[in-house]
Amino acid sequence: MRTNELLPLLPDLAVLVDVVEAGSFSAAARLQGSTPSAVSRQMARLEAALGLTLLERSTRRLRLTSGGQEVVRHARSMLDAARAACDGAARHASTVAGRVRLAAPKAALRQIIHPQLPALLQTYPQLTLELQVSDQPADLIADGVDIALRLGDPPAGYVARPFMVVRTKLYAAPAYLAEHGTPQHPSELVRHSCLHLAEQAGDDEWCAVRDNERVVVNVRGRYASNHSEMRREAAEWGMGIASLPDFTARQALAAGTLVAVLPAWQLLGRYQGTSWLVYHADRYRAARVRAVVDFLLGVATQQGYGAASLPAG
Amino acid sequence: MRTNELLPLLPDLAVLVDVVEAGSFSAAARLQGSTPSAVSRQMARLEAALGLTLLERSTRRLRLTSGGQEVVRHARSMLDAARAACDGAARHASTVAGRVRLAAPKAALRQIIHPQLPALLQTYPQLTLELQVSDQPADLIADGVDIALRLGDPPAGYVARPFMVVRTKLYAAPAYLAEHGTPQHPSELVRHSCLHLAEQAGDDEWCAVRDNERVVVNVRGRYASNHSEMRREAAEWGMGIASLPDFTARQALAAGTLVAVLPAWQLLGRYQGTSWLVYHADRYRAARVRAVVDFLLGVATQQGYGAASLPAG
DNA sequence: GTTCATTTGTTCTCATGGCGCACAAATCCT
DNA sequence: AGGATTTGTGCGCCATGAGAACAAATGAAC
Repeated sequence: MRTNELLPLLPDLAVLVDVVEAGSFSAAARLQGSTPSAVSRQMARLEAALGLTLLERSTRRLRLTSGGQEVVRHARSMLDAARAACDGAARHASTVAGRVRLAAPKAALRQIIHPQLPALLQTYPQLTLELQVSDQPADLIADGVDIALRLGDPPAGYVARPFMVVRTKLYAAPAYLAEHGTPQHPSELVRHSCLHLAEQAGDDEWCAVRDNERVVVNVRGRYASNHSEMRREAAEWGMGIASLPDFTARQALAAGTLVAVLPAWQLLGRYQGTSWLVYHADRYRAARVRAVVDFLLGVATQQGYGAASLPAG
Repeated sequence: MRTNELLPLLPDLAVLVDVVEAGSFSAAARLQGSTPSAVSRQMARLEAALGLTLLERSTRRLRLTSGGQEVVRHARSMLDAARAACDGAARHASTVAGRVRLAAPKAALRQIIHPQLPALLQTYPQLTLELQVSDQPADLIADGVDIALRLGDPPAGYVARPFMVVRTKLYAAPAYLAEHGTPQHPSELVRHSCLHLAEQAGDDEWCAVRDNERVVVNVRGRYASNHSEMRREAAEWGMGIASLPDFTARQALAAGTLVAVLPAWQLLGRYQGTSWLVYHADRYRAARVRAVVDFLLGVATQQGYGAASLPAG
């Protein structure tokens, strides 16, 4: 029998098992929350489809035929297998195991996520994490990405949890500032060596804002790079004042190799705003994806990136 | 998971197996005679219900998740068991085996059906036949009667196949007629010893008919019984002219112990008309019931009871 | 790199099959 | 004999799932 001929019989076979176990149509209907007439018709349809009387019945009496006994035996197996399928699905859905693919910009991966891997993998011994550097907006279907860290507006159709707020700020080595003085206002930056992005035209025009104040400064420097790690190292070497996403400067600030310059100000450009953890909602909520998302959100809160109180996207 | 939560998932689990075996939604849809969008939605519903992604897919790529592999394993077992149930049903429906319950009036059982049992049971070695003497109209549900032999109008809602035409005729022993003369007309019966029914008032009033002629005669006899076999034996003993259903006199006629009296006439009463084989149509057509019905109809034709050419009820 | 064939997935419309309700007929128990 | 409860049927309704149309995506071929 081809599957599509079989398909409509499957629920009725299951109802047959219920009927036999309950002892009557009425009792089976009560168990299922349906009605005796519905059960009666289900049995009649099944018998018609199989070309065999399964149950001999009158009011108050119900008895399986010999053919019915054989069919019920197989129908019980069918039901047991279906229950096993659902139980297996439930177990899989609730076990933190398997592979999670996380795509994030390199800087965030390196500075924030990468250092947390030992703790995450120790917490979930059956978890496999695949990190993908992705500075372009990744599509979650592509290469089976489960979670993406996305700066800026989250895409429609996904769940987006706020992870951190990113600001671009200025930093310099203490030695450089000792030699060249510490600027008190952005306008003074014109007299300093400024390490900027040089990624596209206009990157040497810094737009600094504080409260209601906004200053545009054309800066110069002997070094520029769109690689924030290289700019940070150059600043640590005393080559000038570097613009950096604030989270990338954290370790150097803690080590004392950089200090914040004009800390009340931030630069506006293409790298500010909220970073979101983005994942599918209507596909599934596998335990492993949820576990990784929750872990990372905990890290952000614990380390004070200050986005956890923002509403979800 | 309770059965009624499981019921709507069963066809979708079966479709999942088809999808995996076909390799894509589109191929599975073609196999099933449905559409890719229907299959897509079936898989989406199943994943939503199970809370687990079963298939990772994009256009042109389809891959089971690890949870999906486990679910599919069980779903295949489910499908195999369902197919076994249907195959078992098909085998039962086509094997002449098991019990058939036949209810019939005693005379017909004894004279016509009982003598055929050896041939029937030899033809179908796995068949069990239960004969029930039933002079009252049996209901087929009562005690699980499969086939009833019914004289007169068949009940509504059943299939009725004409089995034989029953007439009540007159018979006497040759020795009785030699001593008392052979009546040439029903009116002469008043001068003969007549063995009648004595089952209810009026049974001693015989109504004889021939073509358009109808004669009513009040008869007397030294013996009466509602047991046709006893009346037949009394007639064979020379005690008089007996009224008998014609099929009950066949053997005595063949043996020469009885001869027909006024053979062109028949008596009207409660025992004439067509006898029908009656059985359920809308319940099932199990092979064993069909086999018994066909066998008996064959017997009727072979032995010339003359009803096979009548239309079904 | 572009085009094409074919995939998956979504929206909209609608047909239909199955269900609930009401009730008849039957049956077993008291 | 009556009552409680069963199975089964007719009728009306409606929830739901499918088909059609189409968008977006993708891998192969050129």
